Amino acid sequence: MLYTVGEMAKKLNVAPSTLRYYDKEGLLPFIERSDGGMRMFKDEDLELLLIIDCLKKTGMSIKDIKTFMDWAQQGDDTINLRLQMFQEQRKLVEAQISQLQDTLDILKYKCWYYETAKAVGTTSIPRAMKTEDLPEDVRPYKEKYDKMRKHAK
Amino acid sequence: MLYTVGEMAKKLNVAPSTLRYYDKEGLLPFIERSDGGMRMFKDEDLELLLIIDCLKKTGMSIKDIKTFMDWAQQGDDTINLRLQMFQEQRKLVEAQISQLQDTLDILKYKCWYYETAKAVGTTSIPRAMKTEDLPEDVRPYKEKYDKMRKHAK
DNA sequence: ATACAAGTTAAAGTTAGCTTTAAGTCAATA
DNA sequence: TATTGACTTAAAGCTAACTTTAACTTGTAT
Repeated sequence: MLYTVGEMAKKLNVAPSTLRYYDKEGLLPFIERSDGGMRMFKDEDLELLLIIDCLKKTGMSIKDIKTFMDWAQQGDDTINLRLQMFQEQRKLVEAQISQLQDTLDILKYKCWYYETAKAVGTTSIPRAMKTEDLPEDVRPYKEKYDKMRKHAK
Repeated sequence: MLYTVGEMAKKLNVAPSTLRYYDKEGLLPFIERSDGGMRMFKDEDLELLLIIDCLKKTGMSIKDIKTFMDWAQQGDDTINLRLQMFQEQRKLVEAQISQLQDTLDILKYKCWYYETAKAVGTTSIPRAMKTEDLPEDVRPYKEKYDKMRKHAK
């Protein structure tokens, strides 16, 4: 089964111009062309397009994704390079998650802060509250918040 | 205690030009100026700058952060608006984390895939392996990967 | 055979979030 | 008081990742 750029774009939920852009940047060394010059995507190409999508979600640049696609094209000689790239990217994503979790805790504190402010009509009440007087469940968030401020001092 | 733009920038580990840019964009309605026109950051301003940093880490745009800073400047009348903004942002960050966790699982599968390929010298072995023949701990990652591919069909 | 939607390219445009530049001012130290 | 490093502004420049435009071609449906 073969697909045009528009059909494949629909499958991936991206604009056709995006796939053309990726191709221009060398991310799609595997696509073939019809006699008339039109891109012909194969079923198996979907696999690699999904890997591109996955790497993009990790924040990898187009340029680095191209490097990977070139390696994949070269075959088994580049297995170790590809392994290293995935291991590195995995570490990066783990760090991103950890960073977001910290941020989330600050947001949780701020939600409590404004909920309390809303209940009493002023931010001065939650602002003045000491860590030991906070509800048990928000205390760790407040501690993280304090840590962040202390760090910037 | 008062700080110049350079001193405050150092505390926050950003370039002075970044703070000037934020000021120009209206993110810092609280900073005062010396007679000579120089920005004078107060100790309490650090708090708000850290909030800007936090909101940035959630992916919030400069424009939306400005909206929040304006609300904060207006005082207690905007408590509910600010609460809603933090609640929404919290949901967004939770979704981001969940998305990254899915991506991480794919990466974990790929790490196993290339480790196995490395051991045997070819990707054809891990590629051909059926889900039920995988090590128990990678099976869920493979299942997620299959799901993703099925979804794009 | 013809119409026409969807494909092709190169090149220009867009957006966000800064950074750099240029020309000039402020303020702390010798 | 003179120097000097850090400040000020407006405006231009930068980068990534696309998107849009314009002029043209392909391939399918009638």
